[in-house]
Amino acid sequence: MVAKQNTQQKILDAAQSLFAETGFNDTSLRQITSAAEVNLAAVNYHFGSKKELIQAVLQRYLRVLMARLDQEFSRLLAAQQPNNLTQVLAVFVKPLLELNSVHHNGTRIFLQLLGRGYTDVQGHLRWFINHHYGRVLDKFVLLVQQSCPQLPASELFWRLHFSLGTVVFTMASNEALAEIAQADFSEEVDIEGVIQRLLPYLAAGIAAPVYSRSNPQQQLRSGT
Amino acid sequence: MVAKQNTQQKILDAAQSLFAETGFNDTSLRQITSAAEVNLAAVNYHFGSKKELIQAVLQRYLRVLMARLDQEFSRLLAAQQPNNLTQVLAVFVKPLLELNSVHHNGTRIFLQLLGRGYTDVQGHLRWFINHHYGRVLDKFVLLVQQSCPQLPASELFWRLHFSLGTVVFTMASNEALAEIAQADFSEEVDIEGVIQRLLPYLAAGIAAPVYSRSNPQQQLRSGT
DNA sequence: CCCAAATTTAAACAGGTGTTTGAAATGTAC
DNA sequence: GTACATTTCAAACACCTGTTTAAATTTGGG
Repeated sequence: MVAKQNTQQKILDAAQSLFAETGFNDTSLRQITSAAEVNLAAVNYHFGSKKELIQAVLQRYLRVLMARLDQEFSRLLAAQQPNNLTQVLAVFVKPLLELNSVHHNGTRIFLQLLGRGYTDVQGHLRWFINHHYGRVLDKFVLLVQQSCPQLPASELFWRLHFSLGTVVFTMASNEALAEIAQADFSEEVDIEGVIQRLLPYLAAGIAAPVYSRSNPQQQLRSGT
Repeated sequence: MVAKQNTQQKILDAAQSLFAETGFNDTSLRQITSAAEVNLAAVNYHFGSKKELIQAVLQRYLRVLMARLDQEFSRLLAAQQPNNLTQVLAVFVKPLLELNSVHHNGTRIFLQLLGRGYTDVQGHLRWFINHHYGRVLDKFVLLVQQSCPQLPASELFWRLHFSLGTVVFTMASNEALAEIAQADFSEEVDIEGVIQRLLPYLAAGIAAPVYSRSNPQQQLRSGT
């Protein structure tokens, strides 16, 4: 009656790495099952379809990450005065790094998967996350709003998506970037290092002064 | 002797839109040729292979963009004193918008293609651009370096790639973001508007204060 | 031990992919 | 108008995709 955990686990483990490296659409079930050393039909038997396998791979991380983020967000929302932006962003670090307890290199793999999901199968992951975890993310938006009260809502919307893009792209091309950094600056880069480099960049970008045509001081077009 | 321009043009026009919307790998030659109303074999006859078609689609824009950027970069490099970062970044605006003369909606299409190229076929486009236009881009890096002399080279490397990620991801998900912005803020968004919103974000991110463990004022981890 | 449920397996399925082929059609120069 | 090169076309190629099937195997409870 009890399902044999081993095969499902082997599939999930093999799938997540291949998905992270090659993308969802460009990874075939045959690659996955042969890496996992299980029969081709096992994916459809245990998960139903490739689509459901992708969801299972993501859910394994999203479930624990979102629960932890929810805690942190609620904690910060309970504070008397608004938290500063850097504090709000830094709240992601621990929950993300704790994904390493879900699986070896879990943080890196999850972030790469996130990158793949937002770019590969346009819209699906965005919808999925918003549908399942929208309530959690709303808390985050509220926190950022409190820490940047001068920022119009529409400007905040765009800047948060810019930030999502920064993270997601960086993680999707993580390997390439790490290789170049190593070659050009003999700099060993782990996922934690990248996150620490990302935070100041994101915080400054989100809190940047708002462009205004009536303020020539921050005019953006090159002078005529 | 002279090749019939019309078929090649029809293929390029149909291909660029489909590539931008669906990605390179997820767009089939049959979709392209039937949208272009030409025979399936025409792609291989005129371009050799799908890979070469992708390159041709990109090159149509890259050639004119890079030539224009090269001009602008050289102009700024000739200045006596270092240009400020916002001026350096703003230099992209005009050349990008001029891509609309290559093709209707050329700017949007090119930027979406760029997004696809950097995420779909991992590494290929990055290599291609560096190989063909590395000299031009080096000028840009030099300009940024001059405008942010306090920034270590390795930090600059990461932040420029963060910025690339911001742009590329924003453009790849351009349609989705524009739809949401319209729905939530009844805000009509064109490509120029997005670019104008991007610049302050990028400028602030690139010039952000460098994180340092010995400077507790900008400590990033949430307190224990 | 035995039987039924759960799992694994090899094989085939229908459909899609990029590419190649050789004949038909078109265009071009003399 | 004939001869030649260029371009189009339908058909087939070999291969890969996710999924299904039905038989073989393994598993666990009575």
